[in-house]
Amino acid sequence: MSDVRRPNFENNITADDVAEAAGVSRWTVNRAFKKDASISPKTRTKVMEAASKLGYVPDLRAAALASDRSNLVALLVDDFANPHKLVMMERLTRILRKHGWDTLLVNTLDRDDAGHAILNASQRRVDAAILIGIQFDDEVLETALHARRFHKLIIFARTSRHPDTISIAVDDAAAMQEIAAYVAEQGYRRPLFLAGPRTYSAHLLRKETFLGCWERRFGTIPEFAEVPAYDPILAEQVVTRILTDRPRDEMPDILVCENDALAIGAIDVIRHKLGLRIPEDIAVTGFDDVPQCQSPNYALTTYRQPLTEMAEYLVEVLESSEDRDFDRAFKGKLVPRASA
Amino acid sequence: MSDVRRPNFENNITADDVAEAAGVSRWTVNRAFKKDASISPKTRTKVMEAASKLGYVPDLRAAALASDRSNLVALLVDDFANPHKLVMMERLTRILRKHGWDTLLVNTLDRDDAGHAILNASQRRVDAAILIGIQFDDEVLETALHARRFHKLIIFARTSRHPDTISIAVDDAAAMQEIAAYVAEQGYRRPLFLAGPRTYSAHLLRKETFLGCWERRFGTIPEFAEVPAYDPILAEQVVTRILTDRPRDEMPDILVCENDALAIGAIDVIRHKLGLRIPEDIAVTGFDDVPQCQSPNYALTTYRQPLTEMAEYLVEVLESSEDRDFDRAFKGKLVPRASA
DNA sequence: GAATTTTTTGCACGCGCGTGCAAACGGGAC
DNA sequence: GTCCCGTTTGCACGCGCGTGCAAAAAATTC
Repeated sequence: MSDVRRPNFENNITADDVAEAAGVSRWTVNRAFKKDASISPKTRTKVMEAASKLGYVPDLRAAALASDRSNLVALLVDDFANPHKLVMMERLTRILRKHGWDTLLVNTLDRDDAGHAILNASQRRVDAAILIGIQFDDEVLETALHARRFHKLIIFARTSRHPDTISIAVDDAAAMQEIAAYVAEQGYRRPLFLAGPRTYSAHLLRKETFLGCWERRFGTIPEFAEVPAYDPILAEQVVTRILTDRPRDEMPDILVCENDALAIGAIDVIRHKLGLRIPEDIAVTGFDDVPQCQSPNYALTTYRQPLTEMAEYLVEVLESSEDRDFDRAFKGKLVPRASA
Repeated sequence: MSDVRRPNFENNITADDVAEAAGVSRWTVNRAFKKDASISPKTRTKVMEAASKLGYVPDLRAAALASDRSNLVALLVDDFANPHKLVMMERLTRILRKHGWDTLLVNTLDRDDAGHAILNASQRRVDAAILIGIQFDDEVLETALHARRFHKLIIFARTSRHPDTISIAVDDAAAMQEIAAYVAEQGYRRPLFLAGPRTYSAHLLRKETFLGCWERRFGTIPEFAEVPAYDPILAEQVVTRILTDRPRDEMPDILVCENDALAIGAIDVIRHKLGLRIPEDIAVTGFDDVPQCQSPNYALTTYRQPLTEMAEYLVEVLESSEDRDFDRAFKGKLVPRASA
C-alpha cells in the first residue's frame, strides 16, 4: 500500500478551498474571476491573493458544463500541404485567443473522415465549428448540421451558399476579375488557368470567373488544368505533364493559378524542369500571398486576403446571439511582383 | 410568436433520454459508448439504435469532469514562420486523433505570453501540454510546472534536460555528427554554420556539435552566424548581410543550417541576390526535411526526423501511468540531395 | 440619524457523466 | 427443479462551477 504523496497536482484546489482561505463564499471566489461581475475591489484582491497563494485556477470544463458556453471552437483542417493553412491557423488562433476563445484543432484526415471529425468536435461541445479545409461537400455539411451540438458552422476563406452555414471569405469573383484585368493589361494573351480540386461544392469561384472574364474580353476560353489538391508537389506533376514537349508557339505566356500553393509548384517546374525564365518566357500569378511570395525566388504576383479583418469578423459572429445572415465577402488586394 | 423550428441543438439530448427510449438505465447507455465496458451485445445495439435515432452524442466535458481524464492535450506553438511546424502539427494531430486524443492549439504569441498560454491550457484541464515552440526557457518552464494542472509537460522535437519535463526529440548530436562527416567527406572545407536563436535553454545542440566536430577533425572552428528566429525571411537578411561584398576567396563553400527554414532563406539569397550557383559556388544543408526540400528548386540535403515514430511514442507516454523517465532521443536519417 | 437606494454577498439547484459496488440475471451441472 | 458462478445492470454520490434571486451590507439622501 504505497501511500507515497503524488506530486501536487493531485490535491485539486477548488474554489471552495480559496473561499475558506479568503473567508468568503465559493460564489464570491468565482465572481472574482469573472470579467464584469458585481464584486467590490477589496474582496476581489483578497480572493485573488488567496487564490494565487493556493495556486487556484478556475476549471473551464465545469464552467462550460454549467453554463453551456465553452468559448471553444473547433478548427477543422484537412489541407496541410497548402502553406497558406499555416498562415490561417496562426492568424485565427491569435485573434481568437485575444478575445478569450480557445481552439480545438481537428485534423480531418480525408474526406471519409470528415464526419467523424465533426462528431469528435460535437462531443467536446464546442460553441462553433470552423471549416478551413477543402473536403467539405454538401453531404458532409448535412452530416455536420444534423449532428450539430454546436451553434454555428462557419466556413472560413471559402464561399458557401449553404443556407445553414456561415461563410466568411474573400470576394473571389471580384478578386479574380481584378487579376484577369491585370493579366490582360500587362499584355498576356495566352493564359493557362491552373485550378485546384473541383469535386466539392463550397469551392472557389476563381476558375469560372477567370474563364468568363477572358471570354468576354477576347472571345476565347483559355486553356485550363486541374490539380487534385492544393499541394505544390502535385502542381509540379500536373504542370510537367501538360507543358513538357509542347511546341514553343503553343506555350502559354502566363499561368494563372488558383492559389499560391499551385503557383509555387508551377514556378519550380517552369524554371528547373522546362528551363524557362519567369516572367520572360512564362509569367505566373497566385492567390493568398503566403510568406514565400516575398522571397526573391518567387516574387509572386498574387492577391492578399484581409485575414486579420476576416478573423475579427469571425469573433464578432461567434459572440453575436442574433439570428441573422452572417455571410460576408471581403475585398482583398492585388499584390504585383516580378512574376507577372 | 414565430414558431420557426429552431435547429435541434436546443433540445439537449442526454443519456437519460436515450435510457428511457431504450428501456434501460442511464448507466447502461453510457456503458454502451465505452470501449471495453461490461455490457451484452444485445443491449448495446438496442442502446445504440435509440441513441442514433435521437441524435445523442456523449458529452466529453461532463465525462472529463467526472473522471478527471480529458484525453485532451494542449499544443503550444509560437513559431509559425517555420514551415516545419505545419508538418509537425499535421503529424501530431493525425496520430493523436487516431488514438482518441484531441488537441487544443494554443498560439503562444511571444515570449512574455508563454505563461498566459500555459495558464490558458491549465484552465481547460488538459491531461498534458506539448511544447513545440522555441520560446520556452527555464523561467517559462518553471511557471508551467508551478501552475501545473496537467500531469505531463512534454517538449517535442527539442531536447531539454529539465528534470520535470519529458523530452521527445531526435538525437541532435548524432545527427549533426553525421552531417558534419558528410560535409567533410564531400570535400567542403570552409563551412559557415547558420544557427537559430540562442537565447533559450531547451535548445538544439546542433551548432555546438558541428563546431566541435569540425574542430576535432580540422583543428579550426568554422565561422557561424545567428538568425533571431527560424524564419526564411530573417535568414535571407542575415545571409545577405554577412555575404554581400565578401571577396570571393573568403566565401564559405558550404552553409550548414540549423534547419530547413534557414536553409531555404539562404538558398534564395545566394541564388537571387548574390548571383551564385548551388552547389557549385556555395552548397547548403538543412535539417527537418520539410516538403519544399523535394522541390527541384531547393533539392536540399537535409536530415529527416522520424516524426511518426516520435508521435507514436508520445501517445505511449501520454497513456502510461508509470512515473519513470520518459525522455527519449530518436535516430533520424540523412537525406542527400543536389544542394550539397 | 433614519429612510432609502445601490452595491455586494450567499445559496439551492442543476449541468451530464464516472466510480465502485451491490443486486439481478442467465445458463449449466446435478 | 435447485444451486452455483459468471455476467450484466442499476444506483448513490460527487466532479467544480453558473444561474437567478434573496439577504445583507454599504452608500446616499434628507
